Amino acid sequence: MALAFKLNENLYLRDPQDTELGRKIIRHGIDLIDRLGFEQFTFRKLAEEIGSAEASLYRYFENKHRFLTYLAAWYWNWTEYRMDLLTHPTQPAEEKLRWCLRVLTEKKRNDHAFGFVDEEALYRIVLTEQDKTWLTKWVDEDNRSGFFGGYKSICKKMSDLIRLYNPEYPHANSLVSTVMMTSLQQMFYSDHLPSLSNISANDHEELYRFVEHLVFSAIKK
Amino acid sequence: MALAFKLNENLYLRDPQDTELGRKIIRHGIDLIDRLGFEQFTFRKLAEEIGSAEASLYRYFENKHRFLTYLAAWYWNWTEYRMDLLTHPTQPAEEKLRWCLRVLTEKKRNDHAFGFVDEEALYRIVLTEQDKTWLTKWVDEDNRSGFFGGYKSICKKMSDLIRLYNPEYPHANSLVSTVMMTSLQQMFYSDHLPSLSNISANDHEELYRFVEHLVFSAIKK
DNA sequence: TCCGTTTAAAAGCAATACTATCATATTTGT
DNA sequence: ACAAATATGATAGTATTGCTTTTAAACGGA
Repeated sequence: MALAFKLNENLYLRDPQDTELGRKIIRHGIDLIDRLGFEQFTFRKLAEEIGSAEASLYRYFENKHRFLTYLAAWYWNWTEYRMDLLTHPTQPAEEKLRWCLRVLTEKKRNDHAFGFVDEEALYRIVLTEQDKTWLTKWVDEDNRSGFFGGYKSICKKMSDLIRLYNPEYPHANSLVSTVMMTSLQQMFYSDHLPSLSNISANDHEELYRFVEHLVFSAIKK
Repeated sequence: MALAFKLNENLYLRDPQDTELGRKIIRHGIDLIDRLGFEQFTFRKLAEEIGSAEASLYRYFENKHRFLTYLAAWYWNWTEYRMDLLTHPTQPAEEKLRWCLRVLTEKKRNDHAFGFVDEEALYRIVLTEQDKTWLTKWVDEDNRSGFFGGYKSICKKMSDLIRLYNPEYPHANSLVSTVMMTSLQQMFYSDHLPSLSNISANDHEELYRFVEHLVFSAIKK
């Protein structure tokens, strides 16, 4: 099975999922950003890596920041798709919520439905670079263009579940966005700034326990 | 009264608090980053702004990233100093903790004890640029140099209070780092990505209620 | 007044983030 | 099968960035 996501079409100039070169850009782009970090990553280096020309890459993405935004959007789309896979409509809100938290905190494994994406590497990228997609002076414009739709969609889905579970809790959206961010950040801290965290490196179980307790003690009826 | 903080001395090459030019770098640097954003900010532009030479600035700070790290360190030092002002040893842990949360979430006002720093602008900078201080490939090195000492010190102080209040709670450090980050992020969201938050723009009271409830419901005995 | 330090001014340099041009493939519609 | 349209690769070019070097004037203390 080969799947593709339909992402906001202003994220790219030409859909990279459609062509061989496009898929190479995604595959090698993820690998290169993972190795170098986003600041050191350039289209020049990527073109060299895949034996193409810098100018060709600019026909797919307006600039490297847009490319990062694309990758992040892909990641959150994939995350929501995983949430939908693991929950079904018959489950009570509480159980669905737990499954969503599972997906947010689980160790990422490669998903063979998407051959050209290394999800483990993409997770590491999102972990360290996600914030840079919106911490720019173009946030408002990018937001209006719908570039953060995937992220916001997960936030909406989960806060709706919270409101179902306990309609009295007034900060469902803030709680969810906090948990989404902390699920990433705590893993970064455990690797690099361990005194900011009680989670040991790579202990996704412990991370789950932390956020599950955080969420359910906050929204308890 | 004119105070100065003693910051980690590897953050700078020459202490900018000591000289006229140094203080100009801080004052106009904060102003310029606030206006342009960190990516668009350059030492060239700053030198022009203050009528000095680019090379002169490089005698105070190794590079612009180090300058940002310095400003963030200054901010967290100031935050801890505010926490110390507002708490006294006789208070119970619970009350101290509430005061710390107050400081984290309060609207920032200029502190006249530090004439050359515009704390309101610095707050906006930390809000959007803080993460960039450690989301680089030099995190581990910078961490070893102690550049994040101020931030970590607040985290330690507050998680110690949590452990005093409830020694059973196992994730004090993670909870505190989560709250420190979310206190900034939620204000960013309320401005730019309002669907991720339930807090209205500039409503520091509401922000306080959110984090207070989050913390105390998590650590309840 | 001399010595050392601090600064401004100017120039230079490699790298970055694009853009432009053009020739050659490759695909597509008929 | 063939012309037209499009995608790519190769090369070059531009403005800006991040940072270094050199030089000389100004300042400050002993």
